[in-house]
Amino acid sequence: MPRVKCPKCQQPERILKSGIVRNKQRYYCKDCDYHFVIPTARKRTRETAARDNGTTSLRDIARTAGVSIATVSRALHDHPDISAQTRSFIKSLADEMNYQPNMLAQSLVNRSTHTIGVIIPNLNTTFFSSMLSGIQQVCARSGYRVVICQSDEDHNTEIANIQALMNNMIDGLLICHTLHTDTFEHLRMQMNKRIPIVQFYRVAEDLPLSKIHADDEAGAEAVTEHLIAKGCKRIALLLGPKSLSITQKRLKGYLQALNRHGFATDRKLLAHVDFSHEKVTRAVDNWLKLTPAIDAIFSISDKSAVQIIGHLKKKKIKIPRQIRVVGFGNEYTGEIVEPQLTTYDVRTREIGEEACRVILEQLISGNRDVVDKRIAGKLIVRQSS
Amino acid sequence: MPRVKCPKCQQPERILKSGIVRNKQRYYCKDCDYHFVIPTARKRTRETAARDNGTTSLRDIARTAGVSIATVSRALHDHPDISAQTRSFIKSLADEMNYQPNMLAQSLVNRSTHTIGVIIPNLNTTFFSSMLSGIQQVCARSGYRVVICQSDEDHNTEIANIQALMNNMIDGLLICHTLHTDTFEHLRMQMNKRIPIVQFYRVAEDLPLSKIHADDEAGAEAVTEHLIAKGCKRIALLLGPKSLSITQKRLKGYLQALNRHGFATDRKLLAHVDFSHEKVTRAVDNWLKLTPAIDAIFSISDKSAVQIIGHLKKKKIKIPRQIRVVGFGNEYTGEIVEPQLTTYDVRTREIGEEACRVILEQLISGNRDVVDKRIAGKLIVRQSS
DNA sequence: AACCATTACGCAAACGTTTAAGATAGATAG
DNA sequence: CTATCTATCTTAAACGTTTGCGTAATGGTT
Repeated sequence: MPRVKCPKCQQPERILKSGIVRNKQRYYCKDCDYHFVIPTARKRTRETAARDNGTTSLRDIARTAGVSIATVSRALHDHPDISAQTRSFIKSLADEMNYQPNMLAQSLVNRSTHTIGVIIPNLNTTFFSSMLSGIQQVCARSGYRVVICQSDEDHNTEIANIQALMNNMIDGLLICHTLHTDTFEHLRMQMNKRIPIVQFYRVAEDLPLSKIHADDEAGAEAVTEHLIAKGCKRIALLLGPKSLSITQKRLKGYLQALNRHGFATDRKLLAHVDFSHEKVTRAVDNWLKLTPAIDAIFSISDKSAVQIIGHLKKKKIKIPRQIRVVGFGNEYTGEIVEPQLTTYDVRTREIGEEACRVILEQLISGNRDVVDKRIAGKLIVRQSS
Repeated sequence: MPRVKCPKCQQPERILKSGIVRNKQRYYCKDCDYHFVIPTARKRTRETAARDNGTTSLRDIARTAGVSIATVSRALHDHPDISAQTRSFIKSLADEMNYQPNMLAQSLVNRSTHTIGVIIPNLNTTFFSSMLSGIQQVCARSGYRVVICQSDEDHNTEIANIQALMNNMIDGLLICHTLHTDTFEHLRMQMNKRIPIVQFYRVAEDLPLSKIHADDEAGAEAVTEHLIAKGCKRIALLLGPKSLSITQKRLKGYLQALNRHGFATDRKLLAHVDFSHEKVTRAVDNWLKLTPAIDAIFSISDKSAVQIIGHLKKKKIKIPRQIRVVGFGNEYTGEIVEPQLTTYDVRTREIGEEACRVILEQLISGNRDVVDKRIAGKLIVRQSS
C-alpha cells in the first residue's frame, strides 16, 4: 500500500482503508476521524467549465462584457435600470456573439412556453389539416408555437397525448376528440391545472370547457330542408358513432326538418358508421334494398359522400335523378367529384382559427370564462342534388 | 422620524436616511458604515414558499416522504442506490400525489427536449399533410413530440420559423423548403449547432445535410416514357420555379426520355409557374395556341393537373383523346376527378416517415453522417392518359 | 478486535434564465 | 458641508430537475 497522507494532519500513520465506492478507494484517518478519497480531477465548476456546445449564453456575454449576468439580461430586455451606453454595448455584443436565448430556461422561470398543443384525430384529409392550418396561422401571428399530436381516431392515443402535452410543455390545449371518445375522465383530470383547454369541432357537451363548433343542428336542418324542397320523401342519413356530439346535433337538425314537414321518421333510414369505406358501402347497399326506395342520401361526412357517389355510379344509379346525394363539411374533393357535391360549408379553417383566438385570449387576459361559439356555415348547392 | 436602530450596533444615534429605492426608505449608520432598509416581510424562500400552482414537484414528494429530492429522483428512475423499500414507497407516493415531471426542467438539464421541429410549406392539401402525418406517427412511436411550423410558401416566414425553433426547443429539424427558397444562408447559419437538420421532398442539393426525396428524375422519365408509348409527340411540361430542386430533377427526367426517343425539345412546351390557379390556366391557354398542337400535358403537381383537367373539360377538349394529362404526386383528388388522373405515386407518407426515421437515428446514435435517400415511387396509369 | 466493503442515503452544483433586493458613487438640496 | 437621492450596478434566489461525490450505518472477514 502506497503511503497515503491524511489531508488534515498530513500524516500517513493511522490511515486505513474504509471501503470502495464507485470503484474508488476510500480512506479513513483515525487521528482526524476523517473519511476521504484520493482526489482525482478537479471538480467541474461553473466557472472552469469549458462550454462545449457552440451556443453563447448570458454568462458568456457577461464575462466578455465584464458585467454581471443580471445586467446583460436587463440590457437585452430594455430595463430602465441600465444606462443607454451599457445597453447598446451589450446589445451589439450579443449580436456579435450571435446570442440566442435558451427558451427552455426562459420558459422554466417564466412558467410559460408560448406554445399551444393541438390534439387532432388525423391529418390524412384536408378536413382536419385545414383546421390545423388555421390554428397554426393564428398562433404564429401572436408569436406562439404549435405542438401537434395525432390521436389517429384512437381513444387511448388521445389519452396518452394529453398526458404527454400537459407536463408543462404547453400553455394551452386545443382538442378535437376521436370518433370513439365517449368518456372524458382523462380530460376532467387535467382541468384543475392552470392550463386552459378548448374543445373544437367534436366537443363534449357537458364538460365546463370552452367549445368552438360548427352550427351542426342548423346546418343539418338546412341540408334536409333543401332535399325536401327538391321533392325528396325518403332521405337516408349517414351518421357517425352515437356518442359523438356532431352525430347527435346533426341528427337533431335532420329530425326537426322532417317534423316540420310532417314526415314520419324511419329508423331504417339512419345508419351509424365509423366512416370506413367498407361500413359506408354496406350501409348504402342496405338502403338500396329498402321499399319504398330512398330518394336521397345525406352523409354527415363529405369524404363518405364522395365514396357514396362513386359507389352509386358503379351501380349505374343516376345522381341526382334517382338519388340525390349531399355531404357535410365542404371538402375540396366535393368540387372535383362528378357530379359535384352539394354540401354544407362548416368552414373548418375558421373553426380552427376561432378556437385558437379563444385560447390565446384566455392566455393573454388570464380570463377563464367558458365560451361556447358556433361558427355559422352555409349551404352549397351543386350538381349532386 | 421614528427611531430606527442599526441592525449592527443596535443604536439609533448616528443613523441617517440614505435614499429611497423602489419606494422604500433606506438608512445608513455612520458608526458601522452600513446601509440597510427596514426589513419588511420575510423574504420568500424556497422552503417557506406556498406552492401556488396545483402541480406537485419532486420537492413536494421529498418533503412528505421525509427524504431528499435526490432520493426521490433516483427512486423514480430506478437507480440502484435506492433500496427496494424506499423506491416502492416513493413511487406509490408519487402516484398518489399525481406527480408529473416538469419536462422543461428535465429538458434543461438533459439538454434534450424529445421534440423534433418540422417546417412545412402548407397544410391546405393532403400532399404535405400526409408527410406530416407520417412524421408524426414515427415520432410518436419513439416517444418524440412534433412541433410544426407552416412557412406558407414564404421564404421569410421560413427563416423566422427556423430561428424560432432552433433556440433549444427542438432536438432536430425536418425541413421542406418553400417554392421560392433559393438561398440557404439561413440554414447554413444553423448547421454548426449540435441539432441535426434533415431536408425532405424539396431539398437544397449542395448543402451538406441529409436529404430524403422522391425519385424525381426516374419518375418524370417514367411518366414521359409512358406518354411517348401512348404515341404523344408534343408533350407540354408544367414546372415549378426554376430554382426548385424538384423542378430541375423532373425536367431532367423528362428531357432524358425525349432524348432517348430522338425528340427535339421545344422550349415553348415548358412552363414555369408557382402553381397558382391563374398561372396554370394561362400556361395551358398558351399551349393550346401552339402549332403543331400539343397532345399531352405533364404537370409536376397533381393539384395543377386536376385543375388542368377541369379547364380542358370546360373548353370541350376530350381527355385523353385530344390531350392526355398526367400529374405527379398521387394525391387523393386524382382518384376522384373524371377522367381519373394518371400520375406518379411519390409516396408522400413514406417520405415523411423516412425523413423522421433518419433524424431519429441520428439523434439516438449521435452519428451525424449525411445520408441522401431516394424513395422509390411508382407510375399509376389511370384514365386521363 | 481491527479492518474493510456494501448499502442507501444526503448535499450541492449545474442547466440558463428572470427578478427582488442590496449596494455604491456621484448628484443634488438645504 | 451635510443629508438625501438617483442612476446604475451586483448578488443571489428561484424555476424543477439530474447527478457527481461524500458519508454514516451495517455487516463481514481475518
